[in-house]
Amino acid sequence: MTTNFDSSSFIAKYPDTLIVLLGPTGVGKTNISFKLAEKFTSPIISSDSRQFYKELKIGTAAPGDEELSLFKHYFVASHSVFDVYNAGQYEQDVLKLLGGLFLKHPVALLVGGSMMYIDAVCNGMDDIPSVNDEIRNRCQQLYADNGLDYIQNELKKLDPEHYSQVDLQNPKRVLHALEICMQTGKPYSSFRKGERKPRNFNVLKIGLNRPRPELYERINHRVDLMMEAGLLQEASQFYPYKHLNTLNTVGYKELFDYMDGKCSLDEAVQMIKQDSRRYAKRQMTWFNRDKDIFWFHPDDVGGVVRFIDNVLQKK
RNA sequence: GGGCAGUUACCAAAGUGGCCAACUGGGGCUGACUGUAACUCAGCUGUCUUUCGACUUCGGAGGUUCGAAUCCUUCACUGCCCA
Repeated sequence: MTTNFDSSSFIAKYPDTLIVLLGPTGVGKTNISFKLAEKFTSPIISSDSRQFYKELKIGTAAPGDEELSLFKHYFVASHSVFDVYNAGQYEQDVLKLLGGLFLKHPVALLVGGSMMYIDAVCNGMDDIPSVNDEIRNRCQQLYADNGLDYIQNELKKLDPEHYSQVDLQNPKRVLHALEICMQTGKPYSSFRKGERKPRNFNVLKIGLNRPRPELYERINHRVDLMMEAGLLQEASQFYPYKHLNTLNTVGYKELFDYMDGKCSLDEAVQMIKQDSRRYAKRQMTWFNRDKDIFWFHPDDVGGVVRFIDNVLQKK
């Protein structure tokens, strides 16, 4: 892990700054976020794609009522697992929110680990329509009935350009491209500009990470705590809705397997730990590509604060 | 003490004379990912090497053979059964 105190590569162009606090699950973002919120008297915007859901409290390690009352949070328990939501909508919602926040606060905090959602806010996403239920179901059905080969071929017909670029082995990606083609009547690739969208505020990314063994130990321990806090009960309430995408979530899907009799409770708990570790790894793979992140150890709160102070003073 | 079965890479487990550095699964590692993303997908996983390839492996030792994880002898350990 590199801890970089050199802020010279950060160039502030705007009066307002969005501090993005990111890192793998379980690394210790929440704690520091409170310190920063206090220090900069800034509200906290969550960029955790599962803490959005008010029903998923324990399994997503969402901030508790006490913390929520102490610090103004956005996008925590803001939606229901029955809602349909995605990164594109999130981008729009956050930008709108920031427009208002920056009128009162020069600094806002975005805290979380959902990679694509963070990128959506920082870099923007192309203007691609959300898929409606009818098209979604139709495509799902095509895939279920005819298999991967078939939807690959359909995509090839409707969007040869994207066909040559997508990971053809990845049904979700192929399916989504196909959905857009079918819904809009235009090739998916025609929407994909891949351009970074301009923002009228500075983005300062602070990454938190720990040595792998340390992180994994924390993740394992946290899962035990979640179980003690009643995760099984929380999950069991949503067992009838386990097919919902919002419930295809680490900490819940494994317990659904237990409820289905596919494994023992102990095995399910082990799986939650394993899946959490893997998620953390995937997060790091994504974050490692982003060279704009300044990395710190979560214990180094002082270092983070000094670094941010230093950067903000330069403005 | 006697009988039978077994010992394969991190784990499980195929392979029973050449196509075997060794199927497959798990785990692990690495990576991809612009909209269902805590999703989904891919590659690697004996050592050295960018590749070609080279080298060392299938409990230990010895042997048979042009050639052994595979056959023989023996030793060790494990499991089951009979005493």
